[in-house]
Amino acid sequence: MLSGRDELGHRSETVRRANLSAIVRELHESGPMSRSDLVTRTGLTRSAIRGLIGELVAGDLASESPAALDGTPGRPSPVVRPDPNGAIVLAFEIAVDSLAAAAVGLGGRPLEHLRIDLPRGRSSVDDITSALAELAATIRARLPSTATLVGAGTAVVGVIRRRDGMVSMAPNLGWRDEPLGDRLTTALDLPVPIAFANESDLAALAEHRRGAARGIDDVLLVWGSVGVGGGLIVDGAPLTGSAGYSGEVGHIPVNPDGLPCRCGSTGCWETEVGSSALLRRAGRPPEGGHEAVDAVLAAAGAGDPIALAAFAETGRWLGIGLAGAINVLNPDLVLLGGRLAPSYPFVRLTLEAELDRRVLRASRRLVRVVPTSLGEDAPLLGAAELAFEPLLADPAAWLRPRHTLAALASA
Amino acid sequence: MLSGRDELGHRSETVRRANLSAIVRELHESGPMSRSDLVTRTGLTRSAIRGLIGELVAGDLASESPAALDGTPGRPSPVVRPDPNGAIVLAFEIAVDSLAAAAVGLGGRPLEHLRIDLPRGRSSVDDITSALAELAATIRARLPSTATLVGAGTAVVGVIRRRDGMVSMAPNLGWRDEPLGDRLTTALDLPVPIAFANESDLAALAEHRRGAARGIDDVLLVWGSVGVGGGLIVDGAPLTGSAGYSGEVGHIPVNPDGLPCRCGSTGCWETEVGSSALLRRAGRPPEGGHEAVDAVLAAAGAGDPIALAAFAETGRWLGIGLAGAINVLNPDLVLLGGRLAPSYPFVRLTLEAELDRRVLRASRRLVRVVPTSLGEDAPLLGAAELAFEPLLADPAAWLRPRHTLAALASA
DNA sequence: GACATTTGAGAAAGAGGAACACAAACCTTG
DNA sequence: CAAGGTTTGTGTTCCTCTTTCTCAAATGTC
Repeated sequence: MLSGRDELGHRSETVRRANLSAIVRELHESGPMSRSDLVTRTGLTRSAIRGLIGELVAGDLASESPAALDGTPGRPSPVVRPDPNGAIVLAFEIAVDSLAAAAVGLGGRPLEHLRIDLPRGRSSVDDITSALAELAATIRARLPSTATLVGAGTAVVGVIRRRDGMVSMAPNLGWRDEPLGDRLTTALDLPVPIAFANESDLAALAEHRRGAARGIDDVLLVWGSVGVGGGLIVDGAPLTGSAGYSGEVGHIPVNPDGLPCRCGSTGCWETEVGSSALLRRAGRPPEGGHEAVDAVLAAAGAGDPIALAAFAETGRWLGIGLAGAINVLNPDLVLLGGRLAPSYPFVRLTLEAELDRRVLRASRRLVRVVPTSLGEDAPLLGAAELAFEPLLADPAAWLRPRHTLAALASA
Repeated sequence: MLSGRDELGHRSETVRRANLSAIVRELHESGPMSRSDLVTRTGLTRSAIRGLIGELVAGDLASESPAALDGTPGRPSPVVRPDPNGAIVLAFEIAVDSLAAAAVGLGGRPLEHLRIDLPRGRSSVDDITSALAELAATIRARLPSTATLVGAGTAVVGVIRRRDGMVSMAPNLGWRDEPLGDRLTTALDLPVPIAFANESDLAALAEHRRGAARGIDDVLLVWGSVGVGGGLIVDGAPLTGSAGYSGEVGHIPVNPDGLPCRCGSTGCWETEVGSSALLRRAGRPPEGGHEAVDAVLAAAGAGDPIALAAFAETGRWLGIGLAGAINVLNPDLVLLGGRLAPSYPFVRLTLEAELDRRVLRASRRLVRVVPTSLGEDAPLLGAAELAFEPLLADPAAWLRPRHTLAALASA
């Protein structure tokens, strides 16, 4: 903020920054590849690639190994691989009924991974930050001493301001206007900044980078846990909105005369497609938690007509809400994640039928609806991807001594 | 497409392109300014600015004039102004009951402007393209011979594919799967490509560049004519979705027990906030057209309780639908345009009340709802802005002889 | 084993902005 | 009205970074 740089004017240095960024991104997202692959993918010349790779290798962000011979003529090109120890991030997740932490190396490989149960209901911010601090300490102790920490990211089941991790609302945790960001930053005391975002947003990011939405640039992910959240990828980048509160699809009004919602409104989508609605329709206590949902899933799998009908009705409402979002966003792909992923086979028919009725033909022809592919860890992996973002955007800043003029000026 | 350039690798040429683009954009969007203003806004050095401006002046995209003395010490800096004749676009609009065409110069000033009435109801694509061709011919004849045409854009009241102007659905015109793009390109026979987009999307673009949303990077515009359309600005850029079908807020399902919609679904937002709904609630024939809406507006202005109640109910439904969109998008600003702009004072209270109930507190605190400021011509002006986009993105391509290798290769 | 093919290596060239020194044009001050 | 301070245009040199070009190395094919 104090730098005052307008970012409008470009110079030679900008070029180098952009090219290094392109290479590191390519390696991080697509994995090891030969130098000549990088030449074709970036459009740069062999000489330019050589210089840039040399810099990355010297800075421990990449390493080169002899080519794997593939039987084609010509001199073999050495394989460049992202160095998982050269740049590591810590990822955290505050979910409905668990906490998780992981260390992820450049290239996206999880190096360490821990998850602990969280008692359902209200937990104080201090309880959670100290539990996360313990997880972080355990994980850091297991990392090799050569590992270089370059960032940290946190996924939170709630409405959170990305800038500073202020939680506006997290009904599952009983939070309202809690300064999670400040507290966690203090409790973890890391040498790098911590980034924050909503769990659904980060699940979308992870699925876009490494899951079912890979290579697809316009994606809507719907994440069902107790409530229903959403994450958006638009033109290949996460849509955050003005402050990071975007994607709250759970609170689209779909039934103005519907049931009261935890947010204070009535007839939110969440009240029709959340787990309570499913349990209610299946004739079970709506507060059953995810074990109860699993039971309904099992019953549906066994052909139980009441369970199947409950899913069918949920699918109908899923379709109604999705139709609105699809008409507004025109995505290529809709992903159903969290508790909705295993429900997919049972909601599919009624969901698609509502889309056929309610989505404009032009958009309907383009959009597919499928379950996610990364499972329950998607938000955690997304938090890691979020944490990598500054490095990917400007690797040059990590290749120079950390005490640059810019660093001193901003301190 | 055929160029095969990855756009990933940067080079010195990229820097120049980006810097020229920054300058031309700044001039186009903010109007004439001194060279030293450009220095501070772009962060480039005086030397660099001088060279770039020189190139723009030589290419007739800008001109320099003596400084306006403002009483401050120091050598006065010459004023650089975009040259309205150096780069002109043609803009077209196919609206509900009129056709319009305009010529707009770099800097955004309309040089010529024509609008003709269109008989309500079905019109063939050929009727409309030939009418537009006549308008275009008239306007081109009035332009100075030095004017250089650099693009053309068309706003259409319907669901249209941006890539090629294929109209999927335009109920107001009675169109379905009509190849407007091909026909108009043939009929106009312009030396530049024609861009296409939905009228609401372009109204949003225009309001963002030159209207009430200037400088605000996350905007949702709702445009009411017969139906209801929407346009989105996200992170300062138009959100188009995968094919350009985004922003169809009129077809968000809001009322499960609602009326049938022209799109084939039921309970779409449009059925509750479109002009038919207003007229119905005001006890008038729903097919009255915009004269009838104006009559209700006048009645409300005079204090007629039935008209006021009709607007209040419309406002309530406006709030319900907007709440969903705001929760999903987290915009800073919502603009009400088209027929909704004059309704604003009469819908405001009930609309805001629904937002208070239904929008998550975090987003609610950030968002404001106001009417548009450019009036009925917003889509037309947006079409001009759309047409300018290629020039603004890469002015260098217009400064060199048109028959570059790239142009030959793509031909 | 000769030859085509692909790629790495290294030096020279080219493009473009930054840095610096200086001159020009304005203001203020006595 | 002249001197001095301030801001900005001008022109030259320098620096950064990529491309271009040439040659050598490593592989497959005949």
